[in-house]
Amino acid sequence: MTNKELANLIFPNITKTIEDYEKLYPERNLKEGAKIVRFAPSPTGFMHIGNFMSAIINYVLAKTSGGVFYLRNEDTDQARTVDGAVDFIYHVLNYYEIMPQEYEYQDKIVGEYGPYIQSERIEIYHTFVKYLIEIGRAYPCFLTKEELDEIREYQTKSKKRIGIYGKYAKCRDLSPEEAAKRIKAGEKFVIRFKSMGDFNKKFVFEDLTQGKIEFPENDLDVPIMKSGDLLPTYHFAHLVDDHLMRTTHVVRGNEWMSSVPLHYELFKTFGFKMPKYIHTSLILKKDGDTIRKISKRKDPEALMFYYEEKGYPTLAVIDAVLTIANSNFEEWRTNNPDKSFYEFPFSPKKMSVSGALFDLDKLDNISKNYISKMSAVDLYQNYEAWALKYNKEVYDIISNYKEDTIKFLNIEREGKKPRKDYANYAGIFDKSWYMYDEAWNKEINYNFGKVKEKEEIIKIMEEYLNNYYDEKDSQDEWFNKIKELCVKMGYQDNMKLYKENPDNYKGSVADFTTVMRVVLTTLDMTPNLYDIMQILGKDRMFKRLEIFKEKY
RNA sequence: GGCUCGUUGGUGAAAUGGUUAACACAUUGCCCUCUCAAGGCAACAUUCAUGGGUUCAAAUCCCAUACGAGUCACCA
Repeated sequence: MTNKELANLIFPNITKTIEDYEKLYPERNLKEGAKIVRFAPSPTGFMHIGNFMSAIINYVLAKTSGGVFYLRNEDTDQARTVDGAVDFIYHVLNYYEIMPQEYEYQDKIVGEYGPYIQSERIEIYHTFVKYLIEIGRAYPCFLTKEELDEIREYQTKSKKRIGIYGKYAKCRDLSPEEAAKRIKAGEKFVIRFKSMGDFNKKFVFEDLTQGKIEFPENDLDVPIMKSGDLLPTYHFAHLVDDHLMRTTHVVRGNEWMSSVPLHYELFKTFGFKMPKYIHTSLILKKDGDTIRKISKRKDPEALMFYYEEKGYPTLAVIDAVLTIANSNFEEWRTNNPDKSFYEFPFSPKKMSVSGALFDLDKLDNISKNYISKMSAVDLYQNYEAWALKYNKEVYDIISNYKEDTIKFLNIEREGKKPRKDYANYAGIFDKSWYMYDEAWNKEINYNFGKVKEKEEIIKIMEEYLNNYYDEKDSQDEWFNKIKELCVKMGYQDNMKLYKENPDNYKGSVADFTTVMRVVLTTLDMTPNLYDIMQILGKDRMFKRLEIFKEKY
């Protein structure tokens, strides 16, 4: 019996050849330097910040080079597939507006190189496996789980290298007859790659982020096709798909680095050109004193839900991720504040080699800047859209007071030095609740400062509201009147003079306005009081005074 | 244990043999100021994991040690 006959026994229904597929998926006709990249998540968990970083890098790479960005669903591990994971991936890509040009979703295939779901490509993989068996570079292996465990245990104990190689590859030299006999007897088997590598020989591999790295050759006979569902393993699917889809650059996590010798031998065996590799560093997390890989379970910010629920602007999240991904992004961003992130000339060489800690403070800072640059109307719309989805209570209130909310958001905005007090939409209401009458139906804590006496406060408020406040006043007129009244009541209107002799006065003009601020908002820190008064109007100010009288 | 990579301030990092180790975030202080925010100005690594070596000169090159990370599945 020949290898060819064995291959036919295992894959009786495979009639196509590799050449057929080469013709079906020809080289893409793109301009010089165009990068063909892919986002290839496996739906075994919900998309996290590491996946997202990879997607962003791919998107930028394709965009800046005039290439192609496609999505491939790597669902070869059927047992661990998580419901909703795929939907969430598409949701995130849509939400951040980084959709790939080619993909397959809900029975819709976009692109000429599909199917883009690995479980639908099984015939293609089998064609390639079959060829490998025919030329004697792959073989069925009948080792059971128990036998495998035994081998590993022995290797560990005797401090040998772990894996199936050399004498441990017991089925490697089985004759086709013997193999066929056991298959016909119904024995379970996987297909293993027959490695010709020599662990004592080295080869040099060039990674685009890490530079030249010397590896020992691969000599492990790894499984390329699983028993049971007959799906390929990652390594084999990578070879077949990235070749047929004509990928030029593979962006993947650093955990794949150590598989490079295997992939190198696989590509060499078929005579395929290897894509270039960009191995990205892991995103880490500081947990007490130890630094570890960011964890989906322990760190809420690891999952992409987090940023959406908190209401971070999408572009802020993207910038924060690129800041980690590429060390010169920040500088580029300061020099090009108005450019789109995808115009950034991403450089794999500038990627951090060791893992970066994801810094939520930095995200907040970036996000505050983004939000500060939005117009009040834009900010309101984003805020409202967020609230509609994530906080119905807030939504009901702000949509009821749309005009007032926009006015409030507009305080000290749209100037050269806008306020930067919101890092995300979820934080806005906490800093503006007092503008809404409905929100006053809770326990009220007045944060008065120097002046605390109820009588004095009422006196100030009544005098001011009845005889001084005029909605038509400009801010200067408004402030002059406040100064006038505060002097009349025994306060000092000049901060410098006050600081020289604080004991000569009841307080300063700052203490004086604090009284008004706290009665109107309960807080001692708010944006410009003048604007707040303008928005509230006299009637509501009186109303707040009544509440004060009752509750303080 | 084998293989591979890494180790610059609280964080992200620049500097790729040559003056006082960029910059950003965070923190702290001061100024401005009706509070806050913003803004302005300062402070913050006597030192680049440790020890050797090469050199007139090293965070940068070499070696060793320590520590950390990844990987060694019919998981991706």
